Amino acid sequence: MKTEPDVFSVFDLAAALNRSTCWDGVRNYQARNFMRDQMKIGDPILVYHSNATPSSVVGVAHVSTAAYPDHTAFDLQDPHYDPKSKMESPTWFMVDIQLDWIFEERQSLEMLRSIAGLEKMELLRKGSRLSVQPVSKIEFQTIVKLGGKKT
DNA sequence: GCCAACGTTGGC
DNA sequence: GCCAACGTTGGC
Repeated sequence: MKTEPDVFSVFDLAAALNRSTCWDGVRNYQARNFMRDQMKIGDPILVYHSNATPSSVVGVAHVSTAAYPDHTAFDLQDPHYDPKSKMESPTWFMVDIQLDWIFEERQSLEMLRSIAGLEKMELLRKGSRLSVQPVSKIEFQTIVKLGGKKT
């Protein structure tokens, strides 16, 4: 899952109540579908900082709730307000995630591009913009091993 | 700041 | 249903 650290970083997540947060503001159907239809409580997550220096995978979290309507879509004052989404039939969904650990060594895109086995990873695909995207078990394990743990 | 890649919108 | 115009994402 991607986040811009200037907006909400993995350190913000570490400081949050229960080290958890709702993943609000996703306004892309494919990303929504992953959250709504695929993600299950306990599923592991790589947390990625986009628009960062350098952009990197920075830690591990897990899904802590089933998907539920993203209420920020109903809020006129919210930058992610979407009049299409009605309370009776919400368009946008989110899950909560809880931080497990922050990497000792953040894994930059440049680094990851040189790692054998990650050639097919969605994150490394040119033009990849999905903010919630699948990661294979092997890709996950490879990156976690490189990252190390810092609590 | 530039720009490529992508998703969405809306005229036809 | 096509596709041009536009807006956004995100690496660099």
